[in-house]
Amino acid sequence: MAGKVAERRKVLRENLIVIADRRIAENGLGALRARDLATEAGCALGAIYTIFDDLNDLVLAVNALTFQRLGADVAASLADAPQDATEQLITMAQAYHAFAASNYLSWRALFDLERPKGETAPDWYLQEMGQLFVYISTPLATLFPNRNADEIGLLTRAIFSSVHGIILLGLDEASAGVTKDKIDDMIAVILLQLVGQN
Amino acid sequence: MAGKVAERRKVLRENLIVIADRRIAENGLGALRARDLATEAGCALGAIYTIFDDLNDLVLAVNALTFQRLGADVAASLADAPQDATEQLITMAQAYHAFAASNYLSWRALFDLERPKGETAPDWYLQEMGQLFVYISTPLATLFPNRNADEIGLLTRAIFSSVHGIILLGLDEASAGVTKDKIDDMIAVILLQLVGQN
DNA sequence: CCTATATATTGAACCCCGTTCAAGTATGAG
DNA sequence: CTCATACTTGAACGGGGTTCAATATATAGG
Repeated sequence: MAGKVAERRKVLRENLIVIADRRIAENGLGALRARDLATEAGCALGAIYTIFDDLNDLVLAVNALTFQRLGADVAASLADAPQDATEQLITMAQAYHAFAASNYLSWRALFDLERPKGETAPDWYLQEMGQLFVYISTPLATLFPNRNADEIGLLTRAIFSSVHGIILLGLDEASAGVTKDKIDDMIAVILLQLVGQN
Repeated sequence: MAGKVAERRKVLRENLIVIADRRIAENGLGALRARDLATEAGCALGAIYTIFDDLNDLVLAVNALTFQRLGADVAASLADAPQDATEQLITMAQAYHAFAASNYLSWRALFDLERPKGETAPDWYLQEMGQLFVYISTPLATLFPNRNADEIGLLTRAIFSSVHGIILLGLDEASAGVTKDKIDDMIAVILLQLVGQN
């Protein structure tokens, strides 16, 4: 019966990720507590550290899940989007907005998790990011057939960052009177100006 | 001799703000420690709490300073900028970028400080923000004379958020190979597309 | 100037939290 | 079944924000 230990560890690992995921979604990254996790998972406090290096490492696993969901949502929005490249960009950006709004705390955790200084983002993060960039650069390439790959790359990053900024500040000061509709409006205005009259 | 106490408290208050400001600039918000502050200020640990509600409250005072400096830099950049409205927008955005880059940790503290949930941003924050918005909306109004105040307001916020997003993500993953020049390029590309061919 | 009362300051102690590691327990090969 | 190895446990450690009883200082009245 080889693997009794490995089996238990695998189950516990999944469990901890699911629990941390829910707790972050409900109360935010800042409210995540090792002791709460251990209690809810029915494991010892130290058990967490036999599976993850530290809480950051666990949050990283949760963030991977969140990022996958985000990517899936954006991809899904493309599925029933119009063929028009500009419309596709707007549809994706608003799908990004919708995801950020209804998974706000999980979405924040993607960016609020502080990396140990000097350490670069993990591989899967860059890959998921790259996938999002492909979704953006594809319609851009058809909109701007004369621009070379570098220019498209720069524009892709600039557009992603812009949409991200609009959503980040818009959702952050939700109190300050920026409604979801206004955020969608800003996204549309920016994208239309950027690529609409190509 | 009325005011001996008040005088001491005022001096200590200024002192603490200056010290916290420097420590944040050097090591970041996350490394700020009440005990370090007390030691460096030569005051008792508890003295901090006779002047500020908590460390957050002190950081808020530091952030007010940072925001003023930021506003001053942006205003100064306008002083020797060309008359052309589009150029003015680009100049200001790049001044914002320059400030964020050379005061990175202080600038991050402006946004990383978590507000007690449900609490809205303090007044001075909204006012400084409003001032930045005026700098942006003024050239926009000349560029788009046909748009009404609401539309200009939305565009102002959208543009600020976009530039903010480009700088935030650009500086965040400095490791991932986004140079300052590329950030300035993205800012210019976005702004030119947005308003350049008005 | 002196005393008494009110006010301000102090820093040891409290509580919370992430992480560790010595002691205890389970595993599986022989 | 036995034993060495590997795994698990949770009390304890260190560090950090905040509090508050004790102490010291300031002020008002005599």
